Amino acid sequence: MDLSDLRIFRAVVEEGGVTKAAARLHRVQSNVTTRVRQLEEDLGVLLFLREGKRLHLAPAGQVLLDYANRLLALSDEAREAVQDSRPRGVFRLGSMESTAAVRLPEPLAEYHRRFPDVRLELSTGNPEQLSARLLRGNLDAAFVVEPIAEAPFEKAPAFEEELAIVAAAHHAPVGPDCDLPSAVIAFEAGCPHRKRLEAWYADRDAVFERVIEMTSYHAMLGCVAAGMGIALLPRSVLATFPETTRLAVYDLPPGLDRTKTVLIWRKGGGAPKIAALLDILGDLRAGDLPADNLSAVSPPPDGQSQPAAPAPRS
Amino acid sequence: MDLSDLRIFRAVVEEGGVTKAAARLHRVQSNVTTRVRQLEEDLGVLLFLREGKRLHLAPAGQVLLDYANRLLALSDEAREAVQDSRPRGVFRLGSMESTAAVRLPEPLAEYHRRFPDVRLELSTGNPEQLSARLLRGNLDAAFVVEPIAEAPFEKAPAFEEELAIVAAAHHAPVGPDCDLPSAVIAFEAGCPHRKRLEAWYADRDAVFERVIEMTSYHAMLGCVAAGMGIALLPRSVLATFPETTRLAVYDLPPGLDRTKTVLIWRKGGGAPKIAALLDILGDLRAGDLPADNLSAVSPPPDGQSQPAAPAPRS
DNA sequence: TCAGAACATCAGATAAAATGAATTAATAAG
DNA sequence: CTTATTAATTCATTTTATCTGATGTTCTGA
Repeated sequence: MDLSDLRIFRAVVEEGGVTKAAARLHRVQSNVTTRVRQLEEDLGVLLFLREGKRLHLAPAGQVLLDYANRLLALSDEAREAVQDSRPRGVFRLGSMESTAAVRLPEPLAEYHRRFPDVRLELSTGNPEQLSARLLRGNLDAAFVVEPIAEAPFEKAPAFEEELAIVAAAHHAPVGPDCDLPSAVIAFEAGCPHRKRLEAWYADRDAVFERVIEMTSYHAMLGCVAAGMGIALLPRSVLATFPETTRLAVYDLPPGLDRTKTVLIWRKGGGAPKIAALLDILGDLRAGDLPADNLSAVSPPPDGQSQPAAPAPRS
Repeated sequence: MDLSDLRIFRAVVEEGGVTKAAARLHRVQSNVTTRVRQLEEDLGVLLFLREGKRLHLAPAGQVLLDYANRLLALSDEAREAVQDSRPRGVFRLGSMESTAAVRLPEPLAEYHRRFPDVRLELSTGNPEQLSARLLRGNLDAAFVVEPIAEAPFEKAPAFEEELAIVAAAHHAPVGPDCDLPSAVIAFEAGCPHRKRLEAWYADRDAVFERVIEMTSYHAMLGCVAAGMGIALLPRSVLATFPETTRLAVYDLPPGLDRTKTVLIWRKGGGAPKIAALLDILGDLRAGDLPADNLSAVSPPPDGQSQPAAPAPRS
């Protein structure tokens, strides 16, 4: 039994005869006759009662007609669905912790507003973990910082972050002329911000003596404020920290002070859901979304407004 | 797009590769590759992302997989459904008025108890009308009295009726030695009981002077009791009439006094629903149904118990 | 770097489906 | 009662689609 068999069968029923059905299907009568007979053989039941030249739908045919209509409708729906460019299903998105915390609430809320049927699943990890999961097919797309392994990914720019060093307000200054503090607070080893920090230390021929690893930026900032060490993080994260007066913020040298976050996905895997996300990111950058859609915790328009402590040029 | 395409596609997804899928489908690997590619061409979307030798399900493939599972499940269900021998759908039954009134309540109630999913539709008419509707396909089966046009019908015996003449209790006797009353009360012209009455009159070289046509046996009996004329009907109908003391019942001559009601249906149209009805009729005859299934209005076990007025042998 | 595994491609074989002509059967018309 | 017409079936033939087996290419792991 095949969809083409069902199409033929249905045409015969609807047209009330082999000849008219054949005309409708642009086939020859003998073909229609044969296909119907084959379908009957295949199913082992009589679909039509023949008396001379007239065909009547047999009981089994009645049953089959019902299924044929359902199957053909469903197959049409399937055809449309796969070609459809509207997002559907599950959207498994990966992101670094910092991006998830300050950049994503807004676009994800908008995404959900536009496509309530899509189930969003956000998980965090460092870029290596994320791209591995992307390759394994456990993720549809991920936000990572450049540079990325060229690998089989397509990418689109998403956010730019200005990085800064934070220390406690009462901490000794951190700058080009100062010794670098030996205690740093950072994410786990794969974190690109931590790598950046390591690179900076390496430039200055310094090394960490003590690394305190955290899994949340807010906990990290709490520890920094408490004077446990310095940390490197995006200014956008700082903007969401309530007690900025307790912090001193220092610039990084040009070249090290900016990162680009991009959205990456498998080459060819440009699903509509990804296109939709890129659309939303573009719209948000252009600022043309109604205010009532914006997340309450979103940072001010320019992500680096920073009313905090001294920021000596380095 | 075809069910076989979907089967192949699904196997590739489930087995995680073309080669294993080919083994499972007992096909050769190149064939699977080709069919998948053709399916992709047909739908105009990429179902898999190829990177070298490994296949990953593309977004559109995810969507299609869902539909493929549904379609294949539905087609299996269809296959079983048409071969299934349990009744389903609508059962359009035809019957003469008298049969419908006194014989059918019981078996139809039982039918509904056994197959609650089947929608029973009962309509009445005379045998000519019923067999015409059977031929047109507007009816699945019908109860008619013999003899029937041999036509393209199959038949099975259903009920035997003993016919009687009824007159008002105070009416002049109706018998072989008496003149036949000129006023009769009958159904419309095609009714077999009316024909039987006409035959009897013809035997006796008598004719009706006046025919009062009714469409309900109870109304008919009411008119008979009121002395408007005589009528011919099955004793089983009499059994359901409350005021039998107001009626006189007379036998018909042997040969004219019995009819056989048969169930007929289109040759080859032996649907499971008809077989089920025949089963029930057999069970009821055998008396092996629990009492609580019996209709409240059903006649006593022997359909001709008749405690009424004089019944002179004719 | 090399073997092995996996998918892609292609020419030829095989099977399925479509065609057109001839046949049969039933209805409609003369 | 015969004849024309319509409709379904049957069958030989052609056409199309599918399947196969061999070969090529690319990636993975030793």
